[in-house]
Amino acid sequence: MVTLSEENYLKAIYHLGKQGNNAVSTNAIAEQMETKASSVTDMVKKLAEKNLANYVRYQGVSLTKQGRLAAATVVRKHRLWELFLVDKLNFNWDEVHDVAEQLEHVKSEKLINELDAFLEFPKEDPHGDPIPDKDGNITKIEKILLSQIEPVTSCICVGVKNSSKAFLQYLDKINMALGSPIEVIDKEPFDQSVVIKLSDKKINISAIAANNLYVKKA
Amino acid sequence: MVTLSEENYLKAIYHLGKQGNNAVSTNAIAEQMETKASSVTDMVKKLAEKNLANYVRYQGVSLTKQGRLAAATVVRKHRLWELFLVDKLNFNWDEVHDVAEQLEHVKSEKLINELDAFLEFPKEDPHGDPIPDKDGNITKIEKILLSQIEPVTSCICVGVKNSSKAFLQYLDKINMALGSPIEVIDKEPFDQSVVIKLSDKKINISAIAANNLYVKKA
DNA sequence: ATATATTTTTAGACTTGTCTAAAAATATTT
DNA sequence: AAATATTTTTAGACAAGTCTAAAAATATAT
Ligand SMILES: [Mn+2]
Ligand SMILES: [Mn+2]
Ligand SMILES: [Mn+2]
Ligand SMILES: [Mn+2]
Repeated sequence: MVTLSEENYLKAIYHLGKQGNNAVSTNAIAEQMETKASSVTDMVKKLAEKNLANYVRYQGVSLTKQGRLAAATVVRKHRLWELFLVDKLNFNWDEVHDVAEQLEHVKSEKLINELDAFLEFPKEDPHGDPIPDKDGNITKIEKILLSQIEPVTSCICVGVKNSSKAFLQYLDKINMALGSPIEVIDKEPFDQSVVIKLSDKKINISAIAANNLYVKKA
Repeated sequence: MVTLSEENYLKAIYHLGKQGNNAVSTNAIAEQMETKASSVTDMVKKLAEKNLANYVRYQGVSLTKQGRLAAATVVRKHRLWELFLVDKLNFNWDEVHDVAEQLEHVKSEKLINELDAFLEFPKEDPHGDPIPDKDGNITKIEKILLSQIEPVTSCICVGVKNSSKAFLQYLDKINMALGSPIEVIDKEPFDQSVVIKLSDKKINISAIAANNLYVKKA
């Protein structure tokens, strides 16, 4: 039995070290979870005790095979619920995260598998992030940051790196959504901003925004 | 903010005293929740402190207006989720309770209202129990225990009083479901068992089963 | 009306998860 | 290679929710 709090720590370690394989620092976890380093130390000991994490004092944490599957399962649930909320319950992509943060902890194998089927076994969540399968495996989607694209290139919006409310709402405002066709027209040497054509309108995307938007070449 | 544990207590009080209007005893709550009386006393003080319950030492608990709405909202969520699981995710009516017990605590007004709309504003859950509306009001459905029906009468199965797994699985076994047409043929004076015709087969229903099945006259 | 039984509350302890403040280990500078 | 800065851990405290055992209040029986 893995508690709600343990699940949140597993998820943080999973996200910080590539799928939990890399060791991550106590402070990094504390920052990600908005908690204190001392709390992290305590919890990490419990995770190690339960064979979910590898932990050596002063040397960071990584996930065991078991811990990695547990973490991936939480991520799977989070992303399936996010997609459910957008596709079936009329949520906007900037409204789903907090609710999914709760739903991801509901325990029922049947629930998650039936939800998966109900959504027709999706591969990505509403932010373009991959949904792990039952065994925790993800199929990496090929995606490049908009900032890396050289003009002139046609591409398609496939995801966001930063999925904060503010950024998602900005994208809504400029009419950018997953699947939107984008033409990269020009790049301003002065501030690295990018001029794109989106639904026939030319708009300017700041370097910071271009650094948080994933595209694939058309 | 109402905690998960508080919500469970509110629900118990709501169910035990008709919608929480009647005072219920510490022991009754403890039994319903499979906990100890001393734990109930502690929690009931907290509910009173938060103006969710009326509590006088040694004299039981009832809900305040605020507590009643909070409890009804949890019941609303529980029953909407149960219906979702049956209607959309292929759960059987005997499999939904434990999952709904978790889902009922997810906090999001939008979630529950959208779920309500997605299910087309249902009035009843998969066990024939009424679903409270946003304001906590329920529309009582007219229903009589099968044991109260005099032969010969045609009626329809509309709900269960006892929704334990065992009873629900028994009903599955005899092919009884919500909406099933039933003809009450005879009542055995010796053991109060009831002979009914269900999908053209005559079967015998024990007094104890007949006392847990709701019907309405056709 | 008193004795007995039952119910309810209190007192004190324990677990989980968190925090602050101080100590210990590791990293970085000079 | 010290000295200094940073990171991490430990020690001790606290809140929420639960439990056991004992005390207090209420209900029931004689
Ligand atoms: Mn999310
Ligand atoms: Mn239920
Ligand atoms: Mn519950
Ligand atoms: Mn039900």
